Amino acid sequence: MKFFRMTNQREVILEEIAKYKGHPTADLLYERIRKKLPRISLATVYRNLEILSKAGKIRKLEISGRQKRFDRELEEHNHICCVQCHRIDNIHIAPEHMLTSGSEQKTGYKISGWRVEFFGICPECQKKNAANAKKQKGAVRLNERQREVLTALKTCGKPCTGRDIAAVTSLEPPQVRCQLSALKKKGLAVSPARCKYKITKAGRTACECKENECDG
Amino acid sequence: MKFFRMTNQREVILEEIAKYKGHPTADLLYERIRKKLPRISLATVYRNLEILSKAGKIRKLEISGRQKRFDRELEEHNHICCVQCHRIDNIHIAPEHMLTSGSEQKTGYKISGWRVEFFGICPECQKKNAANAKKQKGAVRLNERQREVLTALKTCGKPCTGRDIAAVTSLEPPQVRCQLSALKKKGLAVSPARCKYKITKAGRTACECKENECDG
DNA sequence: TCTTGACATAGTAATGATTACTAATTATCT
DNA sequence: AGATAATTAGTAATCATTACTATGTCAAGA
Repeated sequence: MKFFRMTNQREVILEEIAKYKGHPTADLLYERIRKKLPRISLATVYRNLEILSKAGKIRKLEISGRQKRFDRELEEHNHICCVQCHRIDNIHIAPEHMLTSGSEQKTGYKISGWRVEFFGICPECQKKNAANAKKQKGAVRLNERQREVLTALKTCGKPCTGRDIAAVTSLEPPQVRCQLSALKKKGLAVSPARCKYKITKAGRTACECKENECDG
Repeated sequence: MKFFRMTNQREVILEEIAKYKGHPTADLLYERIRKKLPRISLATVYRNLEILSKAGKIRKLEISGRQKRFDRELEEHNHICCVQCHRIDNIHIAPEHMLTSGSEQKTGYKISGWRVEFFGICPECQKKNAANAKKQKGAVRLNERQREVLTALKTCGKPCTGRDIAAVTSLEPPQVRCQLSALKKKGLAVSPARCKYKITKAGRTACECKENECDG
C-alpha cells in the first residue's frame, strides 16, 4: 500500500467504530454503516477494517470466540467478557493488581474467572533460530534487486525467463538475468530449462523471512 | 444423552488425544485416527470431541485462533503459545507468580507478551437477573411433567393436540392435557384452536432457562 | 483535455472450520 | 426376536472471512 486514500467509506467506518462503545464485530458494523451508505459491500467493510488496523487507526482484537472484534482504543489493554450477553469491555489494570478484587469494583462486573495466554518462542524454535542465524552469517543475504527478482519469481510460480521477470519489476532484462544467476548460485532458484528460472523452497522461505520479520 | 457408549471410535479418539503431547486440533486428530480407523468420518471426530468434552473426559480449549484445540488434561490451567510455530503448551502457575519471570524458566519459552481475558457478569445483566429472580418468585415454577410437555411443545413447534404430545413423551394423553392447561394458565402455552396447543415466547425462554442454567 | 495507472469499490465466488442432517448400522432392553 | 435408542459414515449446510472480478474514481503527466 503506497497511498492511503481516506474515502467516504473509510471515514464512515472509523466514525461508527468510534461511536460504538463496545467492541463491534464486522457484521454489526456493516449493519450500522449500511444505514448511512446503503450500497456499501460487506467485503469493503472487512477489507477496510483490515487496512485500517494495519495502518494503526484501529485495533483488531485477538480474543477467543468465533468473530473478530475491533476496537478504537489503540493503547494496550485487556478485556472482560460477559458470559451472559457476550458484551466485551476494556479493563485497564496494572499487572500487580491483576488478580485482586480491585478491578472488580472498577468495572462493576461480577468476575467468575479469567484466562491468561502467554506468547513467546518455544525452546525448539529458539534452537532453530540460533542455527539459522549461524547459517545466515554468510549465506543468504540478499540485496534489493535480488529480493525484487525473488519476490517476482515467487509470485509467478512457474518457470519464467528474465524478460518475464523484467516486465513485472523495475529492472531491465539484463539486470534481471544477472540477479537470477546469483540467486541460482545461492540455491534460491533453479533453471529447469535453458533461460528459464524457477524459485526453490529455500528461495520461498528466504522471501517469507523478510515479510514476517521472523528473525527479530 | 442418556447412555454413553464407549465405542471403538471414541476409545481411539481418547487414545490419540492422550498420546499427543500438545493440544491437537480436530483435523490433526482426524488425520491420525484415520490410520487406525480408515473409514471414520470427520464429523464423527467433531461430534465425539464435543460429547467427550461435555462428559468431562477431555477439555475443549477456548483460546484465540481459528481452530479449536483439545486437551487431555482436565485440571484448570493456562496456556503458552509459540508465536513462530504456533505450538501450545500448558503452563501451571499460581496467580501470585503469574507475571514474574519464574514461569519463563520453567517452560523454557522466551516470553514476549501475555493477554488476559476475564469472565463475569456485566452490571446490566446483573440487574436483569435480579429483576428476573423477583418475577420468578411465584410465577414460573415447573414440575417434571410440565417441563416434559413444554419441551415436547417446543420441539414440535406448530400447534398440536394432547395426543400428539403424549406420543413423544412418557405421559398418557389425559395427563398431558392436564399439564397443558396448567401451562396455558401460566402463559407458557396458548390454544389457537380447540384442543390445539402451541408454545409461547415465555414458554420458550422458560425451557431454555433450565438447559443453560442461566439463573445460577 | 485526454490518457494512464494506482487505488477502491460493489458484488459475488471461494475457502476453511464447524455443525446439522440423513439413512443405515449397532447395541441394549424388554 | 423385536422394539428402541444411540451411534455412525457420508454429505450438505452454515458462518465468518477472504479472494476474485469487473467497474469506478482520482491525481499527475502528456
